[in-house]
Amino acid sequence: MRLEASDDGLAALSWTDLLLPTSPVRGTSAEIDRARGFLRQGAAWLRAYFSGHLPLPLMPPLRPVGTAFHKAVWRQILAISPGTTTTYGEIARWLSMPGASRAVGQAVGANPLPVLIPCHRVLAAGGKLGGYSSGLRRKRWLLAHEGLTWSS
DNA sequence: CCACGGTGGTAGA
DNA sequence: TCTACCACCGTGG
Repeated sequence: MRLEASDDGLAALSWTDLLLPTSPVRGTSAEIDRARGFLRQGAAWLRAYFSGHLPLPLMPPLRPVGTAFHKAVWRQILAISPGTTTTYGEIARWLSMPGASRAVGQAVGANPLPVLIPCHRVLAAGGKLGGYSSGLRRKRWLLAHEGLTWSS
């Protein structure tokens, strides 16, 4: 996987088989140092997550870029209590926008920080799997890694 | 405007 | 269970 950061925090995580073009490193050396620190923390967090060791290290600040609606949805995803799942419709209701489950799906799909913003814990109604932008096999893997189940 | 989704709910086989 | 159909709503063109 590849992590991207600014001096504000982590901005994006991509899978190596879905690589996007790399953007050049720029900024003052102090800014670059800060960003590097976040990358180190992010990498440490991911190592712990994937090896299943608890407790996880503190997560560096996350600064995904998106619209206000996107950020509201991502915030709700971060609020999912560990070991549980939720649904697109439920997030829509949390936002007091009960008919917006489909728009929520779009926002979830636009999550630039998969795994760290655990959008794999968002299932379709009835506990069914739903979709996953970076491949359903990954969603299934991540859910199983966390001991979570879904219905078929 | 318009078309598109990681939806959800209903109806019928 | 599965398919068909439609309301829903933020985004990007």
